[in-house]
Amino acid sequence: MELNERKKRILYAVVANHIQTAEPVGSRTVARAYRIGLSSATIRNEMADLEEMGYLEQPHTSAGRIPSQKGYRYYVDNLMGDGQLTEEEELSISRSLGLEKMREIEQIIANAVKVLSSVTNQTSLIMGPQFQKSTFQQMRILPLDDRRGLVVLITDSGFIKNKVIELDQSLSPAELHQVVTYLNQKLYGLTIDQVTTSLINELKRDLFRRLEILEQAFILLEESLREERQARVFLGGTTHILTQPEFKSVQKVHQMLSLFEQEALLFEILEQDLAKDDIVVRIGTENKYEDIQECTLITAAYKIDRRILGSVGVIGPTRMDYQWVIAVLRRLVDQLNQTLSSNR
Amino acid sequence: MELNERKKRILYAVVANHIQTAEPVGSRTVARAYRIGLSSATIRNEMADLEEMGYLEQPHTSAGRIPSQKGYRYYVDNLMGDGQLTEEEELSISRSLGLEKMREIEQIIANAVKVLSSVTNQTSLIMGPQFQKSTFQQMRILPLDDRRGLVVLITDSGFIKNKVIELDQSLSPAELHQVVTYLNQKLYGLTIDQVTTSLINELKRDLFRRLEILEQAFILLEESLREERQARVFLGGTTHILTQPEFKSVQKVHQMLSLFEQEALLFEILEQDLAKDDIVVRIGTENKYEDIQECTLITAAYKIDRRILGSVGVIGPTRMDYQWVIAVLRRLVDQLNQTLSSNR
DNA sequence: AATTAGCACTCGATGTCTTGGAGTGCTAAG
DNA sequence: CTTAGCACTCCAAGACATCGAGTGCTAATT
Repeated sequence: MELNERKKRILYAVVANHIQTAEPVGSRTVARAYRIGLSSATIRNEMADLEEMGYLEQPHTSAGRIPSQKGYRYYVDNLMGDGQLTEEEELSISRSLGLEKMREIEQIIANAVKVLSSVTNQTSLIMGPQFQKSTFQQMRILPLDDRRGLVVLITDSGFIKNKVIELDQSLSPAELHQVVTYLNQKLYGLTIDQVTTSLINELKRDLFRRLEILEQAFILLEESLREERQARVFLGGTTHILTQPEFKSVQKVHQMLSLFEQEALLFEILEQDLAKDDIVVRIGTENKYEDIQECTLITAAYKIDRRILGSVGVIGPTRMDYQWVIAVLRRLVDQLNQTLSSNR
Repeated sequence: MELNERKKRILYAVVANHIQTAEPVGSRTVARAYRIGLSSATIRNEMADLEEMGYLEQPHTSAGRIPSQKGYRYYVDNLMGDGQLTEEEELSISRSLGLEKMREIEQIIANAVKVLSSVTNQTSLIMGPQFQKSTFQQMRILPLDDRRGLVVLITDSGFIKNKVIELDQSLSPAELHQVVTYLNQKLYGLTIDQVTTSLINELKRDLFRRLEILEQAFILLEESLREERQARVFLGGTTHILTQPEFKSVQKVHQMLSLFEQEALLFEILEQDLAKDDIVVRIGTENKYEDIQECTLITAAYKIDRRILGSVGVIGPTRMDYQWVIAVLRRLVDQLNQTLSSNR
């Protein structure tokens, strides 16, 4: 499986050139442009070898070679170096993310995806922080008028959920306050996931004994928790994918865009590598979902104080400037982590 | 400008047929399919007249005719009847909108656009209620801990905005309460638009005399008001437009989708006919924005207790089943109005 | 033994030509 | 005024020729 130095250089040349031009790369091109010091004939032989070994493929007999999925994988793992951003790119990332102050977390996230897509010129996606994984901090009920109240629920990672509810008429303010205090006490520090229906029922029974009126208060709690089992996914630069030559058929575009409309699917896609603590590159069929098996997905997790909150990524054709996109993503995540953490 | 009966029937036939088939319509087709009782030759003559009058046009000499923009306009204004929905369609609208209970207004809106696009198979858009136009009801500040507080601002049409702020350390709870009470008193019943910076400054001066510490409290108020000058626009079924034969070139698709990514533009587009109290049909160049001058936009305003909140619409190629889409839209808006009003 | 020049061959892309058919406009007859 | 008939137009689709980039193989060279 190991390639000798010469094969490596040739493979590198083919991949690099193909990434740039989107065209099959011929032996002449490699010979001339990458000063390997060999004639095209020799390179032709090597390329034939590389094809046999599965790193390259030929669209048709008399065309040049293009990298296979395995070829890209080898390139990503062994050949490419670390990408370097231009000063301009650096700036546009830090400027647009660094200056955010005290904004809602969702806004920061939504902005991040815009920055990412506009810098990379690729479609980007980001998974919002998972409500379920954040921990309960406190809950309040604000009486609005005599019939209705506003429930406010706050979690540690900056989520604020609110919901207007009908208040049980027979519940006195003092009693209401008592219920709320009780709940805060019991729930503090639990993750939302841990606030299961059975826990709620238990609390309900417990309270019932002391206070006999609070159906509504519990319904609200359950409701606001049940909602959003799944985090939001933000998309940016959806149309960038249309500028790629590999998406010049309307049919493919359609397939791709339909996928983008299915938030639940995007969520699953982003969620799978959430635990990994580095950049994850999924090339072609390394993706589980058929619809993106002609694409590459590059993702990274973002964190707040070392705790992983969600995942952000770029999706595009397998022919992608891996080196550079990875550098951008890395930079963006750093900045994002910093911004989020300093906001607490 | 008036057309005789025969011309009307022929124009109707051409439009109706073209809407169905997306192909140019020939004289033979009209003669056979629409039992006008005339030969194709006669119809040919009439069609030539209609073309000269500007209602029809010919893609090229030896092709059939297609309706011109003027032709569609005449069809919409004078020829088509009221569309009828199937029971199934009726049901799917009322089922998916009717059952909503006590949900946030934004959720109802976001759902409505999904329903509309999936029933019509067209791209749909809906403008969320304008925060600016709703009236201030009350504002509260919930202390979270000793440094921070949660500001909650509630308006009549169901908006609830919240924001975490740093509290001025030197502000005692009693004083804070006093400020909030004062503000509520002064601002109640004003639309958000009316809460201008100058008004805030005035209040600030007024309060300053009595209470000398509240910079922060005002900053928050201004900030939460300054945000969202513009309502959100929700989109649904973006990809439906790709199934239309008039969008078979990737370039057009790209242009269209790029437009969809610009929320501010969509907002302007939807806002322009907001005051009109009926369905508005804008065909081709009747749209101000160049990018959609090959499209038709059909919009309608939705209301809560007679007050117009926002606007919902469908966008597609000028060749659109006007009659039916209008019927669907009408039905949906009725249902939406009802749902929204009953939620108060 | 490795490299390279040389050459025949392959195959898609591009351009030209032909053919067929749908539809028109005009004319002359009903 | 209507219609049958016919010549004419023009696009779409297929057939065919041409071109050139690139290959694989062979034989000569280092």
